[in-house]
Amino acid sequence: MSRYDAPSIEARWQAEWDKAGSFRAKADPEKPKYYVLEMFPYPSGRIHMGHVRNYTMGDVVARQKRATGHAVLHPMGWDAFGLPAENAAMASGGHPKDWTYQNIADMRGQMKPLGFSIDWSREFATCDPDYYGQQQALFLDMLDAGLVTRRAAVVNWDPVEMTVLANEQVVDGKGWRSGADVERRELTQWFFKISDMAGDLLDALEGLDDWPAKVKLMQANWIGRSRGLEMSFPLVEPAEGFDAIPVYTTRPDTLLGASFVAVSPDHPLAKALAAHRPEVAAYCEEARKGGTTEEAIETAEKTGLDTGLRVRHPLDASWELPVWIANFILMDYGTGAIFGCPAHDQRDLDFARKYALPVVSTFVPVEGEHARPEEGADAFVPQKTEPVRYVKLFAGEEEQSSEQGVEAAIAFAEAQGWGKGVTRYRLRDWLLSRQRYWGCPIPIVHCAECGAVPVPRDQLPVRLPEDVSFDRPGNPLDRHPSWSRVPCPSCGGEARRETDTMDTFVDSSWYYARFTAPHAVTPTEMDEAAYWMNVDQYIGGIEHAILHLLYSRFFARAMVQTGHLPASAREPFDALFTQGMVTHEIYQTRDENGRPVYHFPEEVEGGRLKSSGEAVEIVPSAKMSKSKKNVVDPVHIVATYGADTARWFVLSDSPPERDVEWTAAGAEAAYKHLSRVWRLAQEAAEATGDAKPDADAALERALHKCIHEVTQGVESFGFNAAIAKLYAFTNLLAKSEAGPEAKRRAARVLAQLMAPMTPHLSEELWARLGGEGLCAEAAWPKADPAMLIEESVTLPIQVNGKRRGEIQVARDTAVKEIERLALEAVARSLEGAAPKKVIVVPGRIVNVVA
RNA sequence: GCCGGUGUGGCGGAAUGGUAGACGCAGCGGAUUCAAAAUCCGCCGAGGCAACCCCUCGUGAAGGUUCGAGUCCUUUCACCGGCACCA
Repeated sequence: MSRYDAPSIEARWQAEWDKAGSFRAKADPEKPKYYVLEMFPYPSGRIHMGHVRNYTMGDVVARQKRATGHAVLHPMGWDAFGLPAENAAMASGGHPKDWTYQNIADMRGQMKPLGFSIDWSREFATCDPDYYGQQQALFLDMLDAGLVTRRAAVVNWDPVEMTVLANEQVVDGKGWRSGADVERRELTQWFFKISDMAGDLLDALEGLDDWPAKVKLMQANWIGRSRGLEMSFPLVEPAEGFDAIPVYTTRPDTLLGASFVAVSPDHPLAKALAAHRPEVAAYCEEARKGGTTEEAIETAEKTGLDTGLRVRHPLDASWELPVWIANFILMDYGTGAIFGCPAHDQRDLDFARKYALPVVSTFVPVEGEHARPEEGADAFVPQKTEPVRYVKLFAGEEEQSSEQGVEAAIAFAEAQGWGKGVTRYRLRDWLLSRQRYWGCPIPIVHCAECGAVPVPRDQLPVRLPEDVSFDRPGNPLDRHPSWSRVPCPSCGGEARRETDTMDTFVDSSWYYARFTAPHAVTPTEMDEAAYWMNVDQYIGGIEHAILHLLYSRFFARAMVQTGHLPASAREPFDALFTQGMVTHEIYQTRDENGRPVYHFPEEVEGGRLKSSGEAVEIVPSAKMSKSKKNVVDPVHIVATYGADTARWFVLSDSPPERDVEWTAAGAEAAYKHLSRVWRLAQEAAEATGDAKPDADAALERALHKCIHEVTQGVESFGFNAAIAKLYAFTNLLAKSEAGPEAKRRAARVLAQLMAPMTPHLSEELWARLGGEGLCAEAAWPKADPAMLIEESVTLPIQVNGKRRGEIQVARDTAVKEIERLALEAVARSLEGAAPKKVIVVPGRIVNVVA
């Protein structure tokens, strides 16, 4: 009997599939189409187990859909622009382009041995001029359609390097290289007007039935529709050309609890004051320190400066409130100004306590006492639907929910004419400008006479210049001696190219559409897009739940609007699956200063370093990362056990939406199991003898059950459950007394059911067990429903919810009879007492209430 | 800080509101072997009991709803993801 020799069979079948063109996506009007897509990788240079898991899941879906008669599109590409290439260029002097294309070649080479059923003829990288040129065309179409705008936005500014920093380059409020305090600084930049579509992007979530509820909830919260009041606080003394401060509030019902008005340090009033009042300028400068992230702003200590200005309360002209500048007010949200009601907002309360501002409750609980914020308790913020008693009331009922109070207050303000109810969104416009080299150039020329002029379409793509240097911080495009100097396309005068490039999220917001016609001379081809879109199944990490998916939904809408996608594709992803990470435990020792020193798994054996025998500390599993060295190289695993083992293992141990822990023992076990299947199949192939009717029938029954369960598991993303069933059936086959023909059939179907996960092994066994043609092209087996019906069932009998016995009954036993048998079975537990009630759940359980 | 998620044996995990621990790993016992590897068979949550009968406890913690809760609700703790320039 031959041994299971993964490397040789894997290479051979990959060549066979290639030769047969099995995975070429071919539009076929006779078949339903199926587009399965995994989020494409960033070309870091090495694939990791997370990639293996992600692409294996997609491959299982692709292979099973092919087997069930679909025309399948399963492409692969590279999300190839981005910061790491520039960082690499700075660190080692190469060029981002060379680094990126070399990484792509390396990763493709590591990926192909895994045997994914990908149509490689559609491969592209987002840094290909073919791709980003089409992206520039899309940008210009979106500009024409009014979906693009230009205005000031805040960036992280490193005052030492004189450069813009990415959020990840800001560490504890300081630049990662210079260590200087980062400032928030304004630049004029390009935006996509995604906020115009906020309402639609929110409402359309409801139609995404095959998206995880948690992702839809995260997106809904991110978009953040709110109903509120826009109103103004008149200044007692007009100042800096302002006679009032407009604010937006979602809690107008608490207006009688207002104790101050606060504006953002970036508010026009704050800027005007700063121009001639040094203490204001100093405060605003201080308040602008730190990064731009919401997290940095929210967790920074709340500070403020009393401007000395006073505003009048709109409900009582004699009531004056102070105007503060506060660091936690965002200029991007609402009007950049708020009124503070400390009794009903914890942040306002902290601020009021710090600066000794009044705290006045406007409502209290209907029943009982809530500790009073006035007397040192926390702010009272009940659920919006919970009724409360208003003690300071100006609109609506004394007893009403906050929700009702807000509506009443809006109606009251509108009737009196000092305010207006508005619906606002938290979602901001999408800032797409990046002051970086390795991205898609924004196809605009700036002319002193004509302003921002689009590059004519026949001059696209605007290519990145290759003669750039990375020896200094900042954007090489900006300091390139000639690249940006061009004549104005409009007047022919001297002009300057836009030197900003696009956010890399733009690249990944339409690649799924490009895969339908990857070589087209327009962004898409309508026929191809109409055939293949939408993506039937999209698979990727939960970390993309908000930004990437929201931007893609926006882009699909924009592409419909600009005629690049059919209207049916405005929601591009029919079904979404978010898979978990691959984790591994961490091995560390300590250096003389007690700092951890990490070690790769292959350097450790039996809890000790192979080299020195020193014991290692084992830190619980975390996401595989190079810095912690808790990584397992898929290339190494494939070389040791074969691709099928790696694929089988990443699917077997955890539900796909959860993290899976890679363990050496688990990988070994997966390999042993595949070897066992190999042996059993060989035994079946070589078996001789007579049929054994009873055992044959029993095996056939079990096989149909297995087909049913595995199909269901694969189609519902229960890959680990499907694999558990395959284990169970393998155990059963091993013990079966069935005759040779029945065993051969069982082994052949088993191989086929495993094929989505272990395609090479399955292909080899298929051939050896007499399967016709390629297993990869064979029709998926069907379970006979008649074979799935059990004739008798075991019913557990509970007494007061605790299991006390069980009975065997025929499938169609009458309820009365089941009751009688159940009481008989648990008579001892009842100790003669008469049951109060008997609950029979047919086919499941009986509960006797004593 | 805000938004979302997760928590079950020694370990990974299974379980339409219906027998908690499927399946796998590790462990233990046995078969095979000159011996080992490989393979095959059996046991395997904790505690109690003469007993593989049975009883008690047990799904991060505390309460609640229900005939019945790992599953639903409230509170709470820990960890993970996101927070708009990492991708």
